[in-house]
Amino acid sequence: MAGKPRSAQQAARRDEILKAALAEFAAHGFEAARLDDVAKRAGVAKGTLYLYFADKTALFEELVRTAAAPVIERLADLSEAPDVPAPLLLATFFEVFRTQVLGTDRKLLLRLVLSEGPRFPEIAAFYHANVVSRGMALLRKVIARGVARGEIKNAALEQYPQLVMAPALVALVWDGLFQTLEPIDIAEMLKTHIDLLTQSPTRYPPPTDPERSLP
Amino acid sequence: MAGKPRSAQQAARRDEILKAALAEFAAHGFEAARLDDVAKRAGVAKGTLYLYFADKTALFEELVRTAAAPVIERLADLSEAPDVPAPLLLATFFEVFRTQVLGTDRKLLLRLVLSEGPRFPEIAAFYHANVVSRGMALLRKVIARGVARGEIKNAALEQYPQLVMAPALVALVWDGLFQTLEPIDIAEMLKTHIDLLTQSPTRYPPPTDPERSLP
Amino acid sequence: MAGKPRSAQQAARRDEILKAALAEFAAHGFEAARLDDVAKRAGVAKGTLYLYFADKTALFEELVRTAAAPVIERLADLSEAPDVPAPLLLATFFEVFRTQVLGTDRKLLLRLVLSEGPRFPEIAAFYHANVVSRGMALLRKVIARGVARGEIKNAALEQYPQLVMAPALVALVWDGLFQTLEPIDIAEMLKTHIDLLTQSPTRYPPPTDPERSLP
Amino acid sequence: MAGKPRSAQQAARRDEILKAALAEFAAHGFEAARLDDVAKRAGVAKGTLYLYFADKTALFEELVRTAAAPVIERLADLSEAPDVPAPLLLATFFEVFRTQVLGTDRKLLLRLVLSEGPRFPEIAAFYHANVVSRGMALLRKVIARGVARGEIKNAALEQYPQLVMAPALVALVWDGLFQTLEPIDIAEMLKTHIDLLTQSPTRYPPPTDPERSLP
DNA sequence: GATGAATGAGGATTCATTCAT
DNA sequence: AATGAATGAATCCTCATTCAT
Repeated sequence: MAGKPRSAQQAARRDEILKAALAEFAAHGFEAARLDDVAKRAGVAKGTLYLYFADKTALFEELVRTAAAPVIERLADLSEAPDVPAPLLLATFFEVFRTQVLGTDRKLLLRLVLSEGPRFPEIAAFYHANVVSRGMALLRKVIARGVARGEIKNAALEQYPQLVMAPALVALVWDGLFQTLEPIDIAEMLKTHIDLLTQSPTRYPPPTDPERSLP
Repeated sequence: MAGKPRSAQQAARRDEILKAALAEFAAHGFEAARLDDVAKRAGVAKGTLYLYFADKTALFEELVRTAAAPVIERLADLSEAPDVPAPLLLATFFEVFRTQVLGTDRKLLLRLVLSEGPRFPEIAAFYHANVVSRGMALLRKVIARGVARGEIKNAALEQYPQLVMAPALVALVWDGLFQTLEPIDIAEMLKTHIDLLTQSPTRYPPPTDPERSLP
Repeated sequence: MAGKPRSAQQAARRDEILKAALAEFAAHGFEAARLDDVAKRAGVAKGTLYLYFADKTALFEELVRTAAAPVIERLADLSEAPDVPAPLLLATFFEVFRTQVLGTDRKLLLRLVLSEGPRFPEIAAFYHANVVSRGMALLRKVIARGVARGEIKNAALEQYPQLVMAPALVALVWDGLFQTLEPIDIAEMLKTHIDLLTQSPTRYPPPTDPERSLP
Repeated sequence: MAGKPRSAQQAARRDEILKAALAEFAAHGFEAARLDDVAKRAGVAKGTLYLYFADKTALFEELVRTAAAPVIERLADLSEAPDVPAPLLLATFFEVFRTQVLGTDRKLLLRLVLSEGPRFPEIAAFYHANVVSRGMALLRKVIARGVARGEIKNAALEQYPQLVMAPALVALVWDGLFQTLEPIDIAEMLKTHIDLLTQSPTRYPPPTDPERSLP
């Protein structure tokens, strides 16, 4: 069961199922999601799911495994560019996060990891190994370079790259829980965060900022 | 059903049930948690649950409502002290968070809100109104005071108090997902964050810190 | 348990419970009726029911036993009057049935016997012995007298007094099932029935009845 | 759910379930009947019931709806024959009732309608519209014809066709409640009833019937 | 491979009955 | 005697999984 797809058609069907599963798992959580609905959404029969995935858990774990890598790859590529100033690099990072994660179904995936991770140690481990670890390593390099160039003042950040990513997590969570109750401008928040990291003069509110008027 | 407890014994039993429910809901999530287990853990019969709570959902919502306020109250009290420097106040805030939330079952509650909130709009709304809103307002005051005193350089933080709390969220999530895979020193991370907020000279790593070796 | 009432107060309470039980059993049937509701309606605690009746079944059987006798007694008394013509006696019977049964809660009791009797052989037997048997015997006497006097032509009726009571059963059932959908004038129907039994000239429709206009 | 059966096998299974449901509902009433027993009796798994019927109530209502029409159709057909004398037609009606209802499971169905009807207004309405209304209309026609031909003397019967059917109801009820305690000859009772309706000379008891010995 | 009908274990909820107060 | 909180067996219904077609 769940062997490698033999044909393009099968691969497409597999993707269709994974897409449907993401939607259902995201909407209801692992337990409450019904395979019946996944099948319906994917346009296949219930039994067909079991031709592609061993069981509900396998489908879920597969799902989480699937969509993880691409973004990290992209960030890794970005950080390869040697001469980009750290603030710009970080801004690019967050922009990728905003558009490629928050702006897509990938945010659902991340939330699933947050919600169900504690009950799926394998998933947490997989995410740590493939996403978090690599992401943190990447950030460490960027921070180190920024510190070396004086773009980032606080060298301790290298020990806690989590502090760099923290507002992204806030954005993810806020968007899911409170965005309808109290919308926040996530792009602006992330910009402010970069200013903080780089100790740039406060950009906001621009007109009345006394430090900015200094020579 | 679920009327106010008439006697001390009933109040105690109600608490026992809520405690058991927190444990089970936290361990398995709302859907997967079985009321049978809640009853067993609380040391009551299954039917007894229904004397105190209308149904599983009511139990869950009650649970979440219950333990929210105290911490915020405490933080509010703390922030009343007028002459405390912002960095110290923030340090105290985080310390309270570390010991009163991360160090207790309250962290389970917070994680439940994160996980199940999207499926329980009432809970998200309740948390926003009673915890998040008030917490953010509190932080705004602290930040404003810090900015006024020059303790906090970036005035834009007042717009995004979420940036102040972000590492606490990271701590909560990391603790639940990755702490066994890659432990981090949360206290130290939060200190670094305060340094960042206050743009204090980097304190870490102490031995090799060049700024610190200055006379 | 369920001993004879010791005091007037207890007897009153017992009656209160029986009255409440009748209402609930009639409204929901034996199985679906909840003792909780019976207790509430009777204004006593749930446990109190068990001081007066052994269990739900005993309460039900007691209930049915209770209110049976009086009406039959009354009919028996009526039929004692020696010189009343059969048609008049029957009319009186049906009138008693209409006012003392259909017009009171006793109709609920009868319907309960109809509905639940098949599941409660004791009740069916009790009703047969105490109500039906006696009622049929009574009717036989009335019919016999009517036949002897020429008031009733069909002597075979004596074999089937059920035929005399049949429209009363129809009235009971119709009233419960279809009265709101298609009301019928039960008094008039019963009058027509007596005409039939006594082969009286058709009384309806009165104005156009040729036999009636005869001198 | 509960869509039309796609195959003969499904239709058979559906019928099997309905048959089992009738037996269980008749034996215990709607509330007390257990779907577990229905499934066992039908030889299917509990879950299978829900593939054919939405829930217990739907199963019950479907059941009642199912077996209603055929008998009425038959009676309607019978009454089409134009030259049959009313007494014979009525005799045929009752014979159909005796053999097709009292002699089959349909009597269980009718008793269910009597017992549960008050709690299922839809069912009462359905029965009124599809069985009772049509049956009464049919009878009215038969009575009218009989009156026109002088076979039935009492024209008022046309107003109360219920009086014609009343003994059938008695038969149904007596059979369920008292037949073991005091058996009655239902066929004979119904014959006597027809005599009454048609005011035929009393046929019973034959030897001593004075009217019969007239030349 | 694909289907979807069938299965039956599992879980939320109800309610007759008990019993400590 | 009276109470009503507590109990837990009983029952409806769901849904992951299987398997005959």
